[in-house]
Amino acid sequence: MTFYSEHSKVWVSVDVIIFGFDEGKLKVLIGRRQMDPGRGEWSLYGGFVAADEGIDDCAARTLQSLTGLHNLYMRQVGAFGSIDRDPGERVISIAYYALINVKDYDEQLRQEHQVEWVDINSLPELYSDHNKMVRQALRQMQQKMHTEPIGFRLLPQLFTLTQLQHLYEAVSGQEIDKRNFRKRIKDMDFIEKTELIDKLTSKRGAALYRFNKRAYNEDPNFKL
Amino acid sequence: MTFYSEHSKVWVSVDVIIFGFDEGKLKVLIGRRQMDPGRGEWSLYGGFVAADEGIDDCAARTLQSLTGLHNLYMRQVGAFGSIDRDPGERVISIAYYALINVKDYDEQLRQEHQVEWVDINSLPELYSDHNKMVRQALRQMQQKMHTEPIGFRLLPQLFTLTQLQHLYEAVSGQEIDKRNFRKRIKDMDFIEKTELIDKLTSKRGAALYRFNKRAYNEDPNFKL
DNA sequence: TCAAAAGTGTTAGATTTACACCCATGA
DNA sequence: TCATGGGTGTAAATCTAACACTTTTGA
Repeated sequence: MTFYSEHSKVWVSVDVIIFGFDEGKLKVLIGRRQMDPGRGEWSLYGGFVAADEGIDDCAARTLQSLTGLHNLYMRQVGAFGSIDRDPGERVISIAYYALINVKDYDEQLRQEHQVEWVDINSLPELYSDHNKMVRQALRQMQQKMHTEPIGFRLLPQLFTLTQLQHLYEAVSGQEIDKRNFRKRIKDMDFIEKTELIDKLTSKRGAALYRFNKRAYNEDPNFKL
Repeated sequence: MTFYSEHSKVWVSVDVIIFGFDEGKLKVLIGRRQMDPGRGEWSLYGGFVAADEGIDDCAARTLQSLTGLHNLYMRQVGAFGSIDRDPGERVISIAYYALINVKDYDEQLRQEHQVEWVDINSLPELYSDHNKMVRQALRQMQQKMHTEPIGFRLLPQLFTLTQLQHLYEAVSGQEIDKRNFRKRIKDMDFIEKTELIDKLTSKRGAALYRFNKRAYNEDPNFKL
């Protein structure tokens, strides 16, 4: 195959912004870069796109090698390709963001990869243009979050309305009125109240809810 | 430089979705592919990213080589990188969309490049995954159009409110109530009525308006 | 004189926002 | 018994959507 041989090739990598929700805060998984150049700097987790691998596949593989999880919610943020974005060589990177339930992430795996959950509002300076990637990913995720029921991917299967509200507050960065919030939830039949009660975070106990995907597909009206 | 030499490189190209508004319709500039594989198929205009060129620069260059225009409004749509998206070889392509005023596009240049304005609702099957790119570009542009004053890039500097309304109808694909539309326009001080009258499209004549960027920057409240 | 596009306000309904108190329980 | 978080409704304000006729003028 020589169709395009007059043109030059470049390295393409993938970087993943992994969002988690813990301690009432939106967090991102970052670690110390293990490779030159920039070894030791705070960085997103990433990897190179192989010759025989689609970019979405590469992102999924990268994500799984870090978390051990698959079928995570994942979306492309975009391509970053300034000529000198990488201090080593010319690399174009495609950013993806993913949502995981922090509790699903095996603590041992986390330590092996030497990554940490860091509050998105307290991020250090990251390698290359990774801060920019995070900002863009956050903006895109915020938008989606208000029009599609993706927030549940950041929570356990069973959650209280207070948890859900705090999640939305953490992501959007604004306070939400409790009564108005619960009113809107009540209108969405696919957010189902269960019989179960959570007694961990309050003395009185709070009803646990569940997102019913099937019901959502039948009547996909989501707006928060 | 050998930091990443164990990894393989790939070809990266850029494809541009050029939107124009003409005859009351939203149109896209497409042409017959001049290169193998796929020679002769309908296709977006594109080009390869050079080794010493940022991807945004590449898109701007590609856009200018086709239109002769610069400083066009342009945004990245995203990266497309399925393993077999290109029938020839493995190429990752980054799509961009751009907005131009059809009247600014030199007819001779258009013919030289053998590209045509085609109604977005009557697009033929395009090369590779270009139809998908167009769909995604349209969706993104629609969203932006309702929150940022980018529509004016598709119109002459002076335009009538009817033109503006038809533009929004063409982009969103829905009819808009004339009186409600004009009411909302009146609330935006940066859409200025001029003394000039357009007598081409109506006997009575319609007032010509102008988008005042300076005024917009002082009070950027746009919502349509 | 008539066809064609420009221009102009009002009202009902829907949505959004603001706001404060009682409840249940474990410590 | 009291501190903590859970749970609930109403009213005002704002925004949205529906709707029809008069004006101007060139053909």
